[in-house]
Amino acid sequence: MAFTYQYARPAVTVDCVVFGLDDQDLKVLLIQRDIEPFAGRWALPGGFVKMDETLEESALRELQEETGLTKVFLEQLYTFGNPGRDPRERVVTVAYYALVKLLDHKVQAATDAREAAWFAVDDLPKLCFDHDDIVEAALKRLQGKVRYQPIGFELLPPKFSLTQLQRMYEIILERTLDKRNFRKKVLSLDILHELDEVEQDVAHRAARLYRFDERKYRQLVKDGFNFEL
Amino acid sequence: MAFTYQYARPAVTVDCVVFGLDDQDLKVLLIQRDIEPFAGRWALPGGFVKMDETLEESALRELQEETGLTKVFLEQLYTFGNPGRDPRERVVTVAYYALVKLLDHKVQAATDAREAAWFAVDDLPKLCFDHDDIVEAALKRLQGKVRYQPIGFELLPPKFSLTQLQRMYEIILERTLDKRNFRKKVLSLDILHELDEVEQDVAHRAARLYRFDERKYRQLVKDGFNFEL
DNA sequence: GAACATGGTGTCTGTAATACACTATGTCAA
DNA sequence: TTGACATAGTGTATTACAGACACCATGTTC
Repeated sequence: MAFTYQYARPAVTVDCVVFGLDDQDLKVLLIQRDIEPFAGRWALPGGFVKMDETLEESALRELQEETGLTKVFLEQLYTFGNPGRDPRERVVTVAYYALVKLLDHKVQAATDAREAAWFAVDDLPKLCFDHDDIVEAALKRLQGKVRYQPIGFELLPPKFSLTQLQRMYEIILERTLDKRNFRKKVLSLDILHELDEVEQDVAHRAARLYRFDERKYRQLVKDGFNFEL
Repeated sequence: MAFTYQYARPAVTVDCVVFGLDDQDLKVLLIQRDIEPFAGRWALPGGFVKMDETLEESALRELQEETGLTKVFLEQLYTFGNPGRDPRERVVTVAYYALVKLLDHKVQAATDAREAAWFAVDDLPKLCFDHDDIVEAALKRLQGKVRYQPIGFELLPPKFSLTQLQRMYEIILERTLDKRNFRKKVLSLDILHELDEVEQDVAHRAARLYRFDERKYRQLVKDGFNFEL
């Protein structure tokens, strides 16, 4: 079907910066473009917004189609719309960032023949369009937000040790934290539930496991509690 | 000129939440719509993005056209794009918020015959479209941001007293602050320049005036200083 | 059973946040 | 001129939180 408008309109797309975590690095999921412009180059997953879906639904659908991911944490980041950011035509893109539990998704299904792969954030290839700027903005947002909201749990498996949790913060914030002070602080927030389980298959004393207690968290937020980490 | 596209596209607009401050209240600048839908109702200033301007340029242009405002502090807020938010057709709007020194602009020029007026944020009329949601998001952003970045100065005249400054924070944050603690804190940040001037025409002891020292502020930011207020 | 690797724990010190009340200075009106 | 007023301006004491810091515990492996 074809539509006619009185004035030219920008295209509207969504793009997603998908963050994942492994033992070493914070990673971003990229897909390899199969069409011009920039065929063969790496880009953020994303695509055109359909007329009957919300922006967030668009982002979730594109993620599903291009990377196989579902049920991720997703939040709007910023909208990039400079003329010229796409060499073909005016494209306004609403950028989102997503957090996934990396282990759940170790093998990425490239469902529509496009290659998808994880890259460490501090070792990214040069990306298409202004996607470098988008990743940079997403990283800053993540670093800022993780300090006052417990969104980092979205990057960890449901059960985790305090050492894993600390490592996550160290990787995201790019600095080391003191083990005792970290544990004191995070336990005092009272948003973790201590499990009767320990790590399995480790070549040393096994660490106790915890899970994030979203109910406790919501209760404390309601009570006006402050969450700086 | 007319263009034909293969697929339907949303329209792209910008909308602005313009904040101003008087002695009593935080205010928002609204314009009265002169066309359907919602003719006669109040709405945020805004309009269609042109193909050759950035999103921010669009916002500044619309502000100029509809309210006469220029040289305001402007920052992107969030993008609202739910299908159905405009009853006519799909419209994706990139919302901005702006801060203006109210006294400079007491009389609003309604340059294109549309009425423009200031409303206290806690006494707004019901707005068109989803503009209520946009104002709410803008207010939350302002309340959050003002605590760790000195953007509040954009709401005050260039020369102000510490009492005015405190009042501004109290109005935005909707709580009272202790005078001595506030002064201690704000002076210790070392981002104010004390002037050799005092208030004029007041019926009591005149307060010393200060101005915000942007150079000092930038220097401290570079040095990694932390600004919680 | 010894070497190892990581888990887990408490105290002290400095700094920042908060609570709190009176004197100083200028205007205005009688 | 002076007294009432309105707001400006100032310091201390207490409490809470952040950060520095080192050793013993526990399980695995050879």
